[in-house]
Amino acid sequence: MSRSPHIRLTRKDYQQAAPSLAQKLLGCRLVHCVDGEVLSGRIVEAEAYTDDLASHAAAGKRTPRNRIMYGPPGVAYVYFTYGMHHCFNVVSEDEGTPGAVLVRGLDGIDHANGPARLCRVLRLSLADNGRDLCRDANLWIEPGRPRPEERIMQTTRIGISRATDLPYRFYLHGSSGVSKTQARKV
DNA sequence: CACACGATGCGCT
DNA sequence: GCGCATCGTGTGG
Repeated sequence: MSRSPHIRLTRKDYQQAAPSLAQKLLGCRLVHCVDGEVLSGRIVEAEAYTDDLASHAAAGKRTPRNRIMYGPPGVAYVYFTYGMHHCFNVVSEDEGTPGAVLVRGLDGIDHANGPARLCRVLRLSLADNGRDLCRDANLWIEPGRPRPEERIMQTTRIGISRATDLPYRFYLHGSSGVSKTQARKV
């Protein structure tokens, strides 16, 4: 069983600087149809990665793994880390410019807080790396906005050791899908 | 080819 | 708060 999105984010929506896309994704709905199920949740936490020193594309370096980050916006960049975890990103920026948004938390689906748990719950894996969210039949993001009472917070990124001064993390205050980890507010 | 380590999460202290 | 699981990736020899 899959369903068609009534409307989904388009290439143009993804084609913007990673930090502004990270903020824009808050309140939008990530949908994954797999094994006859529709798994979805509302994005409540996201981080931007550009060519900064904490990014896989640090200093504009190109490697086989990060090539998706240099490709067209709106494509899924999924990577495997710590020998057991997957993380799901959405490519931002113009083609040729590296950038991605790490989706870190969802509301409306249980236990989708934290980028690795999110991937486990939505059954996202390396098999989804490179899928085009603008066209894929089973993976897309539907537009949405924070509710009026949901304040957008901005902090430094979590779980990195470099470029810890950049205010590239955004989340909706009070959402259950947000990491509890303390970060410097901006 | 060898090796150090990570955009994490969990369980124990 | 801390150690550890577990392996792909990048870097250097």
